[in-house]
Amino acid sequence: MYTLSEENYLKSIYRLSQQSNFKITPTAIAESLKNNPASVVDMIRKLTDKQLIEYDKKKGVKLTPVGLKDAVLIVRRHRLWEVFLLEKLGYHWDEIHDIAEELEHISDATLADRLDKFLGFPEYDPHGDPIPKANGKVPKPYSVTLADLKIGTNCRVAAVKDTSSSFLQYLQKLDIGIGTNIKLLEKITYDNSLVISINDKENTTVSQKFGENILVD
Amino acid sequence: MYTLSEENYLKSIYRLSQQSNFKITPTAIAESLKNNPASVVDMIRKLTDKQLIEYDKKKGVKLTPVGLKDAVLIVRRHRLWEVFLLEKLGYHWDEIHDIAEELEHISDATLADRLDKFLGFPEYDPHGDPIPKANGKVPKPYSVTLADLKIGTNCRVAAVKDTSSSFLQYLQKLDIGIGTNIKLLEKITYDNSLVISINDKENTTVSQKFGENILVD
DNA sequence: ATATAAAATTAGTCTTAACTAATTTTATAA
DNA sequence: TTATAAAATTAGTTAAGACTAATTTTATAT
Repeated sequence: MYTLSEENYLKSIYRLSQQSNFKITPTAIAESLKNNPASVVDMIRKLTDKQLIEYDKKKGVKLTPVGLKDAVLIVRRHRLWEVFLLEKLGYHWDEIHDIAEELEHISDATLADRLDKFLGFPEYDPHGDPIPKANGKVPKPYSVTLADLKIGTNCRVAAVKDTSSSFLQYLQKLDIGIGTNIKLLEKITYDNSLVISINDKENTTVSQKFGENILVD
Repeated sequence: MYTLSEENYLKSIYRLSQQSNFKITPTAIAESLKNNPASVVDMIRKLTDKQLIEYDKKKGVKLTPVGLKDAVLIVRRHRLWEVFLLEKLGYHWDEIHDIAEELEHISDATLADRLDKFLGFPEYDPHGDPIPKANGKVPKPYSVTLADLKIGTNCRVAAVKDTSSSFLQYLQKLDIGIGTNIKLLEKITYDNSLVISINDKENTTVSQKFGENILVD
């Protein structure tokens, strides 16, 4: 149906549209795919011809209903495979993204739905991101970060915003994963550092940036 | 490591070398990949440069030790994914080949071994073909066909030689799968047709060609 | 042994999706 | 408002891997 490149562009445009309300420019897409902007301009033309996106210099790139539907299905496949890799094959949090990046392009019509069933219809992937349903509906993403909480609040780690391996490895070191219990004990006024207690253990201090990348429940 | 095309050529050459002792010619490879012989000549040059194969006009194409090792690993991945698709996702016999054809190219270093473990280290795939071990050793393939048996012999279906979907669908219709019990009752002298009893049920007559494509245990 | 058919090879083309370099358009700041 | 910087675009190139058409080599049959 789609080439590998086309799918990667659709997914990238979808992700950019979810991440913020900024207009989606060729440069932004180029950065997210680590491509040259000139290449992006070519692909914008191709995807526009195929009626998967619309491009207006003023408004930037937008997915059409068809493009959106298919982008969502690619993301669905990606996130389902992440669950599989972690839960069934025993990979760690920071290893699964790149493999899912390949698996998401397997094109069989019923594969995603069968995998979904096999995994027990999970709602969120191991990074806490919502897994779109077969009908295209997307469960509500988490939005409150650790840094948003009031002093003294207890919470459960639900997701992470940053999925870089340096961040994920840091989390591993701190023994923080999805479901970990965290209590916010103090905010340092000077630089907004956060003093937290992880699973009721000894106190740890983390940066504001860190706190803003942890989504909680 | 390898491109998709390179992997497909390696696998195709390996399969041809297993299927018979005929010399492996550009034309044979072209047929097996449904490619043009001219394209095959190009790729033979490329794989020769990379020291994955050797090509001698007299002797045909041969895998080098390195080429063989990697071809076997690709086949290993293919067959493991076939087991997964059938056993875990509930696909039918005739649906899994094409999907495994895509999955086999996923390149993570530990994926095959983890999948192998997850599946319980199966020795044969759903078509009865041996699944190469992580060290490259290949379990002994089945070699006796239904047509080789003496009248009155009981056997168990272990594998199929023909994996075309028309054959697999015919098997499905006859209710024959891996493990099915078959008793050879009679050989029709006229055209070598075989009269068999499937799982001790009513008698069925099948062609010689059919019998030669069923491997038994 | 030689004509003919089949197989292998070469030469050149095409498509996809990247790239660089040059140019044009748009945005920003003095 | 105009100079400058940034972004977008165009034009042309490249690499992989397929193709066709033409040619050469090898095999087969009379």
